[in-house]
Order: sequence, then C-alpha cells, then structure tokens
Amino acid sequence: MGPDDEIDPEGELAPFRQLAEIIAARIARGDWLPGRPMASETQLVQQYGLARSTVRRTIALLVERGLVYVVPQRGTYVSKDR
Amino acid sequence: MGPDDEIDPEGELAPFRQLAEIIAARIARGDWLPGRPMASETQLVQQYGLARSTVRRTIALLVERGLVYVVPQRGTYVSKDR
DNA sequence: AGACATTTGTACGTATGTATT
DNA sequence: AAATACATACGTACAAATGTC
Repeated sequence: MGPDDEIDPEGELAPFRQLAEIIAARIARGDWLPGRPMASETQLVQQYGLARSTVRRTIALLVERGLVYVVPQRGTYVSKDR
Repeated sequence: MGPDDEIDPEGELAPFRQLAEIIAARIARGDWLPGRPMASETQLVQQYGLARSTVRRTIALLVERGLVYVVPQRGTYVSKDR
C-alpha cells in the first residue's frame, strides 16, 4: 500500500469510486489473492476513513465488475476468474 | 394500485425487495409506460413510507434487472426493452 | 450448550452538492 | 430565484449467520 492509496474527499472521483480503484490496484498488486478473503468492511472503514455505507457502495461496484464476490456472514473474496 | 401494494416491515422479503416487486407489477400493469418516467424517489418515499436510501436501493435493483434506467436530474424511466 | 466476537444485511435519518426545469 | 430530482456521504441501530472458545 503506497502513499497514493488515500481518499481525497475533494477529488474528481467520488470517494467510493476512488476506493474501488485503490482496491482494484491492490488486488492487481497481489495484496489479496484470488479465492481468498480481502479486508472486511470494518477494516476498510478504519484504513481509509470512510463510512461503512460508503465502503459497501465500493464493494457493490467491485462485485458488479466481477472483481470480488461476497459471502454473507463470511467476508468479501477476490474473484478467481477476472 | 391495489391494497396489496403496501410494504410489510415484518415480511419475509426485505422492504426494498418488496418495493421492487410492487413496482415491477405496476409496470407490468401499465401504471407507467416504457420510455416514460415513473414516480420520483421522493414520491415513492411518500407513497410507501420508506426512507429515500431504501427507495434508491430498490431502484438500483430494478436497474440491475434492466426494468428501468435512471437519468440523473431527470428521473427514473421504464425500459423499453424488457 | 452457551457465550462471545466478527461480518454482512437491512433500514433509518440528515446533510450537502449538482443539474435541470 | 426557486423548486425539483438525483448523487454522494455521514452516522446509527439492529438482525442474522458464522466461527471460536
């Protein structure tokens, strides 16, 4: 995770989209591996200083893109097929 | 709109899903026509006694299903191709 | 069995921004 | 100028399922 992995509330992209880009980059970088769980919502909230509703919005976007999938009561996992 | 078009907070389906079914039925019934705007978020909030965030969730679900599409600052429209 | 922590699901209300009418 | 309508973000609360001890 680099120094650029920060949310700018004033940025052109909405924070929930910025976070999506950050997470996508982290997955591409191998921070989280396919088939394995990534950070929980709560962890992302703490790491990026966003509200949980905002983090959930990001995850919904990543699910749409097929980058991750959510297992209820378990966590969010990196898709194997991307 | 019939007497069954009401949200039951205790129902099996979550309110945002109940509303999706209601709207789908109303579209099928012809309450709103393809290519034309349906009720605004605020109107749905008032008509069904839900929070705006809940109504938006319903709309997101209907967009996913391809039943409606949203034009920012204009309204939510019934898809022509369904 | 039971208690407990973790994690996602759902819903509420509020505030501000932006674009259109 | 004002009203309308969607976009985004914040915080809060409780429920349900899971995993652990």
